[in-house]
Amino acid sequence: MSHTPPAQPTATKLISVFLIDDNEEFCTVFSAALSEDPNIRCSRCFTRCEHAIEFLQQEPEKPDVILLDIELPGMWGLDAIEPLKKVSPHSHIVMLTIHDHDRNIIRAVAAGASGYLLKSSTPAEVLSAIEATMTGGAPMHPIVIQKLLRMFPIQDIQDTDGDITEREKDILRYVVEGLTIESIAKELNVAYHTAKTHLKHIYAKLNVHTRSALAAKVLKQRLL
Amino acid sequence: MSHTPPAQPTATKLISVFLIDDNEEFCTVFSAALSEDPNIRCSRCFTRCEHAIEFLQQEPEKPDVILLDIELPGMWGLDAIEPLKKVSPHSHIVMLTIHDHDRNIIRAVAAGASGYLLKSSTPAEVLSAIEATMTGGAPMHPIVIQKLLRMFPIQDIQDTDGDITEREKDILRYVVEGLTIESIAKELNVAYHTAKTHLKHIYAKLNVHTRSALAAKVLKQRLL
DNA sequence: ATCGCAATACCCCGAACGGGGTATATCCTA
DNA sequence: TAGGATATACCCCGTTCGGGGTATTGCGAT
Repeated sequence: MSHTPPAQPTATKLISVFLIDDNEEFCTVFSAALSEDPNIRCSRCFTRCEHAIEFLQQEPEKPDVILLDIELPGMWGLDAIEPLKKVSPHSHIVMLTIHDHDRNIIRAVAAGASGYLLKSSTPAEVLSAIEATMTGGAPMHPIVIQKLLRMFPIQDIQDTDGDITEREKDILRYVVEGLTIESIAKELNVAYHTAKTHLKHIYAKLNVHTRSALAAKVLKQRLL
Repeated sequence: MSHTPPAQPTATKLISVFLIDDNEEFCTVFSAALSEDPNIRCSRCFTRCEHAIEFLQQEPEKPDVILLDIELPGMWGLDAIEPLKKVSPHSHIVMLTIHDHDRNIIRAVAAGASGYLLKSSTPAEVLSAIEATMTGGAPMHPIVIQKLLRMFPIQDIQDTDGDITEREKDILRYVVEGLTIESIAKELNVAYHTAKTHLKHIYAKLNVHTRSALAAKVLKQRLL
């Protein structure tokens, strides 16, 4: 446990933050709150994604963190993630929104967002989340995490698994890609019958009898 | 954004916390740090899981949160999650450890841990995480979240998906169970050929050509 | 030195798959 | 009311699968 006093300026350079939110009052209040931290400078606010993207195309000084709302006039935040990543690949994009629906979370994470915070957070929480982002973390609101966990089937892990050999895992990797035994054998440079034998062993170990059940089991229990 | 002043005692009752960690110094220092928050009372510390479980069997006053280390003499924290849940079902169990290996994280979450914090967190971060737990959140260290996200296949969502009809989803549900067309047809009370036609349409829509690729795509993109 | 296991390779055969058709009834929308 | 999507059903045919064998080589533990 590192007992770093919260507000002590660490010896790193300023964290530069952009804020994209169409609520002007929120922008004002929140960028002020951000600036109270000596490590953070909220450089610019935008009310539309398009403006931010346009700006970043010509601006050489990219921000470290982009706080991005979802519901915006014009291009929505979710659709702005990829364009933003394109014009500023090294910026961490953190969603900051009231929308906590599963679909939005998935889409944001899939599109490359580093974090997903809710506007119900206190500014202090957002601050520490931003700092966490800079050290390789992924800031997520606890509620969001719980939703993510519910979305993924972590149940019945580690029941029948275990003794799948490395070679068998090689086979499995191609099976979940949908390859036939013949193709798998070619990929692994072994005879058709060899790959087939391996697969038979896998079937026995995992107690499945079809390709689809196998693929399902492998993915659900993360056997790779 | 709720501008709640951080240290203001909210109108809820005290959060009771148990701490299980074999490092006595850590226990002392950390329970002291916890007690600085007026909302939290670190009621007891244990150096072994067995002690805590034994104690809770007779103790009617269950804690709200149990902070649990992983590496412990005797029973390890991961194996203690389920017994603890048994003797105190309403306690939120939050791992607090230096072990950030994927396997541990998965096991903890699967066993029912509400959160997973790292000892590299500041006490303040742990405090706010505990409070988040009480309001339905799942506290996770940002690093842990990132690991979790990497573990789950969230990639290529939303490319070819979409227009799968309800009836086709019925078929899909059985396909990922590993049933043959014949069995699926029986389950749905339609002719063999009907189920087969549906499946052909699915193949075309999702652009796959094997059962295993289909199952993989369905699970990875959560088409059900 | 032997036992076991993993990896390799081959044989056989009935069952199921994949992909190409065609066809009907229904329902919703344009 | 005509067109489009959906659910239903059937035919054909070559390929692949699933499951049952057997067998050799090599490595690590006993």
